[in-house]
Amino acid sequence: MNPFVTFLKQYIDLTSMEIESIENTLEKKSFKAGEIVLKEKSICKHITFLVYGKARSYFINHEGQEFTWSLHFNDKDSKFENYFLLDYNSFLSKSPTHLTIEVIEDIEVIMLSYENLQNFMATSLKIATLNNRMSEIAYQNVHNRAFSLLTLTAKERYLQLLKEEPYLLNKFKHYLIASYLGIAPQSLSRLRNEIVKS
Amino acid sequence: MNPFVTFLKQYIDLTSMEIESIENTLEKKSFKAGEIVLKEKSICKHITFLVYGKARSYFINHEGQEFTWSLHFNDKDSKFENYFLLDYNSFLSKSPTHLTIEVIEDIEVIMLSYENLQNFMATSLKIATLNNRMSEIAYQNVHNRAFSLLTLTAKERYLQLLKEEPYLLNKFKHYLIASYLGIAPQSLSRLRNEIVKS
DNA sequence: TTTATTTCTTCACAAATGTGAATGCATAGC
DNA sequence: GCTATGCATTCACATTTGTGAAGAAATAAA
Repeated sequence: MNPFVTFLKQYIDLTSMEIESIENTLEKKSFKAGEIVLKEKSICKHITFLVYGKARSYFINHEGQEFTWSLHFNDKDSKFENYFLLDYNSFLSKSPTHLTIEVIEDIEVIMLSYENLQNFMATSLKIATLNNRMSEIAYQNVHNRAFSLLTLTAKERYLQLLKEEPYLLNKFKHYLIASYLGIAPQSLSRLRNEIVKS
Repeated sequence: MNPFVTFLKQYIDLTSMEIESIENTLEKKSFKAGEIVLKEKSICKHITFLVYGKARSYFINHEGQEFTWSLHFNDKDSKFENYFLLDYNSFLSKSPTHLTIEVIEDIEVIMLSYENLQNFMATSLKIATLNNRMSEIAYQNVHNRAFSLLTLTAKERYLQLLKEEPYLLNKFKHYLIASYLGIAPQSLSRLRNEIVKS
């Protein structure tokens, strides 16, 4: 079965009719390491479910500094946000995205277009409800992100990551983790050193 | 007419039947300066529309430091988020809030309960659509907040505020603005001084 | 108006984080 | 096994931001 459908079935029951009609609209794609899945200034028109591999989204400011917005992978440790490669902002309001989504390790993805999602939501209350739930989770994630950045120091944010998603440290280069935390790689090194000693 | 209904009519057409049924479920309330509208650890069960006055929501960390999450008022400068006193996170998932909403200047509000909102959405597609649009805007706000905190320095965040919502400086005490920006009041003073000189 | 209270600014100094350069380490390719 | 490359760490120093205290300015109370 399609891995995205398998994922959906964890949350809602689907009839074989529904499964078939969903599977027919899903598009499977592959990208190589280094390729761009979503480009800055374009409009995010799909929900992109990650089947395997690694990716990240990032923003580049006017000085050329990169800031990692999210990290993506699919395994036992994945949280909801790790599975989906998209910019909700752009997806919902059809506005140009500020993010770029880049492949870190070859990926396979399954894409569902905005239009098809709308169709499914119109015909199936279960799917509409699931979509609402997913939007809520997306909101919670970004809320928590803003909250951490507002109220925690760099050290506290690192400790939080260590507590809540320590596996990220094995999966992604430290300079990506640093940029995800909003600090320089050297600062992350320093924090790690301080914490080991204490 | 009820000010909240007036507000809604800017976005959607409502029949007089609909208006009547909405007005019957809305609850008008007043709070004095210093009173608490939503308390930390409680569940946010209403959308609270601000008619007049000023309020803010804030978070207190384990060290007793306060962080202003949002500022609320209602006048010609108000943005969408300024009108609504609620924690979307808590409201949507019925989880205890981390925020406290406090009255700064006597307010009058109009409250719509979660249950009544669900009823209206079930019976009116227009209202369901408007609610979706409002959720999108809420998402965009918090996304922008996280983005600013991740990618901008304190000075840049202040300049952004100066550009995008300068009227806040006249409406709220500077120590609240500082805590909204995530900096100490003395740092805000310093930044203001630097900027005047440049 | 005068006084009391709160807020804003300024200052000196401390702490946290950024930056550029140097070094060491691991990995991939040869 | 050797070498080239990229990444992580460390260091010294720069910059930004926080902190506590003091005084100035604004606001509220008398």
